[in-house]
Amino acid sequence: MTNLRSHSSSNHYRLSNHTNPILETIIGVKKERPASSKRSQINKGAWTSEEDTKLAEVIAVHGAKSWNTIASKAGLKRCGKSCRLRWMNYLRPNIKRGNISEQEEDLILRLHKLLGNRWSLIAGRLPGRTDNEIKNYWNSHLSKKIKQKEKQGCKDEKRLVENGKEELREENTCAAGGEDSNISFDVDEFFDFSDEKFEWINR
DNA sequence: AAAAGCTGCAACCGCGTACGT
DNA sequence: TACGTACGCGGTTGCAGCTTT
Repeated sequence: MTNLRSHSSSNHYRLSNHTNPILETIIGVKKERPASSKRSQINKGAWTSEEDTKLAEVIAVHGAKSWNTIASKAGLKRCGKSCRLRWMNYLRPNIKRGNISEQEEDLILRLHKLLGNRWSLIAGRLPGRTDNEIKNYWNSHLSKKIKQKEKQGCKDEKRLVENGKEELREENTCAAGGEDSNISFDVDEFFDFSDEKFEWINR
């Protein structure tokens, strides 16, 4: 797939982010961003490995619920909301990190066409992926790809017009722009994962 | 080598909804 | 029913690292 950065030769930072943070704590690999603390009671900014460890320990005992309780039990100067986010997007087991495969990308595109920006729903269909990750991936990769395709589509359309075949199309795509515009598709076809490239989904 | 601009990700914020009292 | 609190979601921002000039 096209995770440009991960394909580049110098991606130490990214690679370190794609490993288990608890493991990072143990082996001391993780690079930390300075945690800013505007107010003394509540920490903001990047999580430290100590915070990660504490949070994971408390969740292991009490479960991933009652986030404010968890925050206080862990002795973290964080709000429950922040703890939840950290757990859901980073610490949770079975999180798949790293490059999004072609199949996953294809599925994201299909689901986005169907659901729009319902990232959590889309993420629910992609085991191990978080809504935040998919949202980021969409904003940084796929939206650009789509724009490029649309541009290309506009050029093609111009050519069609020039060739006098414009009547086949009419008031469509180019001017309307965005992916939400008058999209029609066959639901059965949409959810048809019989193609062998979607075998992994059926599994 | 240094500065400027770009990229991608983690984290924050605000809002709507669900739930308990 | 009304109110307060917690949770979950989507949009947005901040910043480290990378690339280009």
